Amino acid sequence: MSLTGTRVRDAAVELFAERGFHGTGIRDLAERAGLSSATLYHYMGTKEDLLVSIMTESLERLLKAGERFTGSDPLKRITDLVELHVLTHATHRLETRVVDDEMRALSPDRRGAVVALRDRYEALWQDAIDAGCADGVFHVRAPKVARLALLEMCGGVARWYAPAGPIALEDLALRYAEMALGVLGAAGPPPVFQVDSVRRVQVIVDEIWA
Amino acid sequence: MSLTGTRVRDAAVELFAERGFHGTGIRDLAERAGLSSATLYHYMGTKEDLLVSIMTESLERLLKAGERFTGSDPLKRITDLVELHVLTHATHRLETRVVDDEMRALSPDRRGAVVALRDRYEALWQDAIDAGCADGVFHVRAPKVARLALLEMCGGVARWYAPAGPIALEDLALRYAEMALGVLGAAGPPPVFQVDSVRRVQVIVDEIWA
Amino acid sequence: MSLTGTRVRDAAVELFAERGFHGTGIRDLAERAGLSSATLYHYMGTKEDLLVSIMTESLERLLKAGERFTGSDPLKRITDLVELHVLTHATHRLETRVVDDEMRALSPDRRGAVVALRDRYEALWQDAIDAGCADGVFHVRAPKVARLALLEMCGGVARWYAPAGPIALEDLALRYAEMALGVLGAAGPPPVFQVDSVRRVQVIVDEIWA
Amino acid sequence: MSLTGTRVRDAAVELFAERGFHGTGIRDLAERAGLSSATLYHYMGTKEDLLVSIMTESLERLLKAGERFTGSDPLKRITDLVELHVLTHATHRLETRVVDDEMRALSPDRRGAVVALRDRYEALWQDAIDAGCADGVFHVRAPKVARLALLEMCGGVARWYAPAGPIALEDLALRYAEMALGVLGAAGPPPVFQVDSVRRVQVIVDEIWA
DNA sequence: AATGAATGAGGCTTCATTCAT
DNA sequence: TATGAATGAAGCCTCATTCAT
Repeated sequence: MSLTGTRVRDAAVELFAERGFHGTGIRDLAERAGLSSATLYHYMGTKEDLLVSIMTESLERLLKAGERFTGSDPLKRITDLVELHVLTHATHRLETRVVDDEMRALSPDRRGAVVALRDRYEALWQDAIDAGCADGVFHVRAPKVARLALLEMCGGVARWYAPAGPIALEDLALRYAEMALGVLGAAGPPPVFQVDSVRRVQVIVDEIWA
Repeated sequence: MSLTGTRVRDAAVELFAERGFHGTGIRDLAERAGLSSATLYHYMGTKEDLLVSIMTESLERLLKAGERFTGSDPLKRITDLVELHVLTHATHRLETRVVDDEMRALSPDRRGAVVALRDRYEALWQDAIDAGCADGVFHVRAPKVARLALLEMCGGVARWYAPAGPIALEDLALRYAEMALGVLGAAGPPPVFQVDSVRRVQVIVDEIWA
Repeated sequence: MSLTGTRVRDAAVELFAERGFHGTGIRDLAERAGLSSATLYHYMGTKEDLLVSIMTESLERLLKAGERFTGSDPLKRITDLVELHVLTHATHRLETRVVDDEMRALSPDRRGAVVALRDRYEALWQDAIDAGCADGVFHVRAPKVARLALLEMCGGVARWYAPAGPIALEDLALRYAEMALGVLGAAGPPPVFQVDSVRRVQVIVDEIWA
Repeated sequence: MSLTGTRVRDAAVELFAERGFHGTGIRDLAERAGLSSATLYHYMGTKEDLLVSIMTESLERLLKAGERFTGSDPLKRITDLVELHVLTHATHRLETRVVDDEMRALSPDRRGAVVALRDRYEALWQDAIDAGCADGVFHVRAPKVARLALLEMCGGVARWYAPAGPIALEDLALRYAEMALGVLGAAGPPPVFQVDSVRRVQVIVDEIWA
């Protein structure tokens, strides 16, 4: 994408996250991007196109990363997914918030495709949870509820985490992994080499979000 | 409140929850309430006044209910708070979503009072968590993170729970209480008489939301 | 007029003078009169009716007073008219301002009657000026201009005179009488018994505005 | 200013003068300017901004012209000021009426700056009058009243003068100069070369209003 | 006598978008 | 690539007025 195109996209991510899609005007976008509102239209379709592309890109990356974890055992898988979710929501706070909060702003005919992506991503979680339950590793009575609870819990990071704050990114991911296993009633001792796990996930994130 | 006034408020709750504050127009409100847009203004101040009153009322109720639990031991207290939060977010899904999602739509000079209410409510949670950690009942390394995670997790219920769906309200509350204790690393056997706990909380909710 | 009716009229006079007819809302009137806006309509027709009645009453009084002076010699007549105009504009500042400033707010079909009244009043001035010129008492090259100039000059009093201020009412009237004679190029010494003149005019004003 | 910008300004001057600020709607302005009401906003800020700019420009010109006269003797100075005021009010009737009549329509926070300009202009008059009194050239007992009376008298021209009417512009200015000296009780014979005076003032007006 | 409720029309202003340059 | 100009639709809100009670 062109340098200016990136400026437009960044402006949109910032403002959609801060004020919401409907709370952001074209003029706001133009000002933030340092352009006139007419010029904006050289770099985007409609305002909604911009929203869709932000969401799509973000979800595709998340999905791409999440798919790297299929194959491993459920506990490892869910741990990786939690770490992935937390790391991305902590380091790409704005765009993840747009994805999580602005779905309702999509018009009916654009919503389908985006929701489908999100559903595929969430299916990765559900599969891991269900597999863990089947294996007797997790103990939850309502696995779907657990998925929803975990996603809300982990996604919330984007609403408050401050990179410059007192909590290091790796610690954050570890805390959430611990809490997630608590939610799932995971028996037994926590898996070893945890920091390594976070770092491996971070490498994937860095690659896909490059 | 007058019958029509209630219709206006209800319309606002529905639409602000569905489409967001900025996504809801005055004409939408009027249509949903079955009034002309001019008549709307006999029953409200500005659109923002309406939002503020919805939020304030909702938060004051939550706070009032939450304060009933101070005094009991931390584990009981956090269980009650989780059940309160889940029950209210499940049965008053619309207004709780407005509270949780539309804070950013408030203008700077209205935000303070609402945030203060929310902070007082969240302090009830933090106090319970901190007390549980001090007592050795909970095992979390980042108590503030735990509070944020729990609130997001429990509040998420308002986004998906269907009263007519397969999960009974009491079960829902119990599942979340279990998960919350998992998040907090609560040692030992789960407390007995759980259904009774949910029912006692429900009584309080019924009273305050009457 | 009923006591409440008077309150409505007074409110209108005040607000029309302060903010103009178009700058004054029905709600403003109601609030100033201490009534609901619906109740207002028990004491008036439309907002324009109110304006018309204020103007008509004021002009009729002015005309009635002015007509008392016909018959005397031009210099005395114009002096009396100036004193009348100044005294009324100083003591009934608000309603005279409404008359002088809000004529344009009248709809075409109401304007005629009011303008006719004003024209009859101004004719008294023109007659006096013309007679004085014919008598050689006044020396002006454009008598109509002189009339317009004098009326603007004297009417201006309503825009700034403060009854509680440093200038006594009688002095004010005398100063304007002097200035007016200056405008008209009145030769010879000023008429004697000037304070008496003002007082006689004041008596008439008191009677008609009772 | 752009051609269209000028059209907007001209439309505003016309309508504010005819109907008053509050009597003029945005749609009226747009129609008169031959634009849509949305396009109007490319050429102005708010409706009040438009009013302020009209007033400010007009007053700044008046002030600039008036300051050219400082230095000369009081009788000459006041004559020049009267001629300036009359000429401008006769040839720029609309904008001067806006300045004289719409001050009250300004919101409190915009009024200050405009009133300050007007006060500086009126101070030029007061200074000339006071100096003439000190020199014994004028004979007025209330110099401030004289200033107010003169300004009202001369400004009134904008309310009735018709350029195509029977009175030539120069004559008008001369008549008002004569009347003004009458108001001020100026002793002695009138200054000679009067027409030249008007013409010199007209040159200044032409330059500044170019 | 008094008013709460109601409204169509209109208040000023901004919306997202297009297009000629 | 960039933007001033343009606009129909809509934004929130107030207008003057009526009417049932």
